[in-house]
Amino acid sequence: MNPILASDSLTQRLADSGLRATPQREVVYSVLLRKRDHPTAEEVFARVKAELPTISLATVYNCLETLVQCELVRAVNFERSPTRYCPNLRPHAHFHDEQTGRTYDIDLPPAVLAEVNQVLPAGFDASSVEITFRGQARATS
Amino acid sequence: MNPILASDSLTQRLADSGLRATPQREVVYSVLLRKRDHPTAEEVFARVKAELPTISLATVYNCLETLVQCELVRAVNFERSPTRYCPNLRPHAHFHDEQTGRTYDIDLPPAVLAEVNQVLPAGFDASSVEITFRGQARATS
DNA sequence: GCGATTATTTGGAATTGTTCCAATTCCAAG
DNA sequence: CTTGGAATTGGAACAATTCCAAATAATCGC
Ligand SMILES: [Mn+2]
Ligand SMILES: [Mn+2]
Ligand SMILES: [Zn+2]
Ligand SMILES: [Zn+2]
Repeated sequence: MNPILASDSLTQRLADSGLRATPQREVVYSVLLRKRDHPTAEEVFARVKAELPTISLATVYNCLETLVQCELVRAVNFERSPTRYCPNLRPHAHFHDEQTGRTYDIDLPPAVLAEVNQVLPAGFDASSVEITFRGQARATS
Repeated sequence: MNPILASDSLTQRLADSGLRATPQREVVYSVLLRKRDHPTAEEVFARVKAELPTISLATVYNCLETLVQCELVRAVNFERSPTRYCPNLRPHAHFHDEQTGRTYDIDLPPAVLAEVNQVLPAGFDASSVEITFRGQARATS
């Protein structure tokens, strides 16, 4: 919410990775924070253009990749549709509404996450889990 | 395992959808059953060619799509890498080994599946869940 | 069985999302 | 200021998949 804090944490995370806080990276990130509807790279591109009309699609891809590397943003995939980007850092699953195409964040309680990890037999060392629902969501918001 | 049974269930499922049991569909399906290593369409294509040297890649894609529609096969996606195909019909998660690229089936007990579905707030009606692990697997087989 | 109708396969072109690349442009340090 | 590396840019290239129109094959009514 707070743009100063957001921008600070961005600058910090980038610095931690030895990267610079460029206007392109800042605007791409702020666009993701502003409207958390899991936009595609093309959608991010369109939104960023409003502020930086000369930015290129390649740069948007670069910035998104950078933000994912810095773990400020998650890349979300449904089947083979374009990758979507999510700045929600809490552990959460995704719900993909087949009718509307909308994507919802579903908070994952630690207990559930723990139980899911229990299904792994000995010898499987998971660094991450992804949980994705597909179905229909009743409009709430 | 049993080719007669497999072929019968294939013929049955196809008939249920008003589709024919063609040699291409049969061989594509048998190739998936024979080596359950989650091959890509290209890999299936290569394996099927041994039996049907004149089959086309488009037909392999068509057959795989048909088998997925008939619910005899699951399409499995990791990030944006090529779709993989899995004839295991039991409820299971996938474990993607980042080093080797191999994909493992992880059986999902009904209790875990139930608990995972519990995380959905009212208004979310899921028709399917996908659980995907990424990490490192110690070689067992 | 025979021709008509429909389903399926085929090869190649097209599409889509993404990555690559070489040429600038930008910056920060000396 | 210079200068070397970092970042951006536009366009070409790429990979996976889908589309398409023509050829083949199976099925149906007779
Ligand atoms: Mn959809
Ligand atoms: Mn991998
Ligand atoms: Zn999310
Ligand atoms: Zn599987």
